[in-house]
Amino acid sequence: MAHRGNRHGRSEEARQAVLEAADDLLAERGFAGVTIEGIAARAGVAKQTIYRWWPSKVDVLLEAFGEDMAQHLTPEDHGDLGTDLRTHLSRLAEFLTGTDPGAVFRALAGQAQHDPQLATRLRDGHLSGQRERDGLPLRWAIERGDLPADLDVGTALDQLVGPVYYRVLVTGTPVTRAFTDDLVDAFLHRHAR
Amino acid sequence: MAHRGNRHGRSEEARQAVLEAADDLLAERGFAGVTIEGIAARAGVAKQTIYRWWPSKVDVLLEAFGEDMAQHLTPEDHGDLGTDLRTHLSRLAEFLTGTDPGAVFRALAGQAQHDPQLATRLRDGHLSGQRERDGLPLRWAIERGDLPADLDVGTALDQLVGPVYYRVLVTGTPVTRAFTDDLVDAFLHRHAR
Amino acid sequence: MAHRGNRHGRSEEARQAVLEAADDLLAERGFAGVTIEGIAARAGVAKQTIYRWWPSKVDVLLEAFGEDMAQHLTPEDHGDLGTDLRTHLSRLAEFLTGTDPGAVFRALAGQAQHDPQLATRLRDGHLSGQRERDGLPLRWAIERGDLPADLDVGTALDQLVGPVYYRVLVTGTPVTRAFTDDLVDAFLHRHAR
Amino acid sequence: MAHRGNRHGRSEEARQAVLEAADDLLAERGFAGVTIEGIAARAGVAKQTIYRWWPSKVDVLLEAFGEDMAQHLTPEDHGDLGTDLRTHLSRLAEFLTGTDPGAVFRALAGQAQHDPQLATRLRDGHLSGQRERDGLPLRWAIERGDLPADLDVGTALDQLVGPVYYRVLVTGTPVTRAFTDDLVDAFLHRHAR
DNA sequence: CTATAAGCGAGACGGTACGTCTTGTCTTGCG
DNA sequence: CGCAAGACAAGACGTACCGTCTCGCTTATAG
Repeated sequence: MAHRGNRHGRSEEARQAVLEAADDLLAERGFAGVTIEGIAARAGVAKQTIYRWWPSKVDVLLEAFGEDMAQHLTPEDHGDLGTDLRTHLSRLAEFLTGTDPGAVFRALAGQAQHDPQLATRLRDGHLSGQRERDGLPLRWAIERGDLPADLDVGTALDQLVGPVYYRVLVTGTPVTRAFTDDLVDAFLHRHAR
Repeated sequence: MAHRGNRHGRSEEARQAVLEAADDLLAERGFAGVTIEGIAARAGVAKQTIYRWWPSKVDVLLEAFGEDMAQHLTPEDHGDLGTDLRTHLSRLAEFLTGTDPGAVFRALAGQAQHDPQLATRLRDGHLSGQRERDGLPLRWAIERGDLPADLDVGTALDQLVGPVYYRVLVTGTPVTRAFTDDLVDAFLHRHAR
Repeated sequence: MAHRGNRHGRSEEARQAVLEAADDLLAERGFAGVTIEGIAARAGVAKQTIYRWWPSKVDVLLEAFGEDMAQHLTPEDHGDLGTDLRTHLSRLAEFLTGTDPGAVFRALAGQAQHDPQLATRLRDGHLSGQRERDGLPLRWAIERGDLPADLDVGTALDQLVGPVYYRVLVTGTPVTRAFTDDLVDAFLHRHAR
Repeated sequence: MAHRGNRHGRSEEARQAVLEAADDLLAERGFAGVTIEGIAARAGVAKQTIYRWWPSKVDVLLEAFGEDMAQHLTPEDHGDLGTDLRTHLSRLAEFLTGTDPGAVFRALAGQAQHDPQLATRLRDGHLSGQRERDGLPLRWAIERGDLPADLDVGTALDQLVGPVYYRVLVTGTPVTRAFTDDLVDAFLHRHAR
């Protein structure tokens, strides 16, 4: 049987229960329904155990969010820029609007508007890595010579993924495959040789 | 002397004091620092007076936000699409990042991630009207024949303003004039006659 | 139709409605359930109308109490001290425990423990007069020569009615006819010739 | 150092502070001046701590009242009924009119007129025990043969202490030693051998 | 026979206290 | 030494009444 916390380290059991409880509460009751008390009660864990390991409820959610973004949104190299981008943007849209981790992301992004420190951690911990991954198809194309070597990858990414996030976070408009494909078309029309 | 509320209507004095107090608190202490108690105390108003007229603190902020977006972000017709768009995007960026109403907007947009009902009200009450205004330069250009009549204005807007909101709400990257100009260039490169 | 208040006087209609509403509320919900707002709502009267004529809710109850005590508790002269006292104490017990005005009295007496000013008004306005009436049988007996002329009527009354009030207000024990008769017996045993 | 509350029990420190604060407030500002907020503020305690342990402010006062009555009003056996009763009634009068616990009692007795449940608790928790103590001199006298064995002790007590409570709670007349002595005289005149 | 002034209903106002909820800290004793 | 349990101080929540105020209607005289 798993140890329940002792001098040799923390309880993995408790850690998992906390992360799952936080995830469940977010899904069931939304961000406001996620409280330390609620997590503790649902996880069968003492509040102190949460405070011992996480500074706040957003830290719990950040850890629960974990590597979800990397797992869902790492592009594959098909050898063709258009295919790579279309596939990737489509999966990004699906991730943001149609998955549980996507809901966690939206909640964290929302909270980050109120909490600059969270914004920084969200960017450093997840978004910067994701932008690296988002940029891979462009870098592959540059290596292949399908895109100019002096392309400003950052600005290009903003133009490619920005409208997707905008629809998800601001207008609430569904992000269709037609929409993401059109983004790619616009990009290719301007840059691809 | 201004009346202080009676059967024939509410106190405009109190209304203004509440809206200003909410705005001030948001600017000084952030969204979490905006509390009904705090607004009441700072406005010199009874809590009940707030609850009588606004269901929640976000309603106060929504009303305080008011017509700010329309006032700041109504485009002018210079007769040239490029000029119109460059000016408008630049002012959008400034509004979102450099003004008090912009801070209120960011807080509301953040809260809307936790509150679908607020999201709907924000969209219906402010964003849809703003998108109308954002689209004016495009419609003027269509009338002039500078853009094709069958242009999908909605999608075009998403590609133009989406990256701006994305930088503001997600990455936190400064939205420079170079960046917004480049968005316009990309658009013109693809669509303009 | 009754006038509804004008320059020549207040509305008797409103006055009655307020007094009845206060009485009803006391009977239905107890003293804590009697509020100015509640009286106004039930009486179909504006709060200001109550505040115009009564300083507080206890004043309303005091006025509603009115002459009830005098009406219920004025002794009759049967020409016999024992009969007079037995009848009177018995009616006092019934008044205090079994009537609506008795309930109002208990509430006012209770409130008087928290409010010295009310205590004074209750004594001056009602209790002193009642003690006059309570003492009538004794004075009649003195006139008849059935009691010594130097009897301390006040102390005698305290010994006769005190235990009745004590049971009503403190112990809650039922005040039976046997109990009041015994009080009279004790008094007669000591003083009557 | 005193513990401050944990799973193994409540904070005695907080309990004492609450009871003292309630007592002080009653003495300084009267019953209406005793509020949960006021107690909490003066005791340096959170409101929740009060609500955790006491259902209402009268419960706090009841507990603060505690054993005060037993401590002040336990009669001593002098071997003489007259002496015992005169001493005891005199001390009762002093307790009710001249002490802080007496003021608490009057407030609770007053509130009990509005709250039947409080009346029951006051009687069961304090008054019944006090009547036991009040009756001790009578029982001692019965044992000594100074009073008939079939004396109705309850009725006798009502006649002895009833007028004292009546003066305290109803008429407000000072309860002098002459008055209490006269009560004893009347009782002895009728019953003592 | 009209003007006017007082009483009225309605209800918004600034306050205070209510009883509840959650936060983040602490203390304890078990394993 | 981590843990479950849970008491604690703090403070915001949304509600109920308080007592004050202003408004516009009604109505009985006084001019």
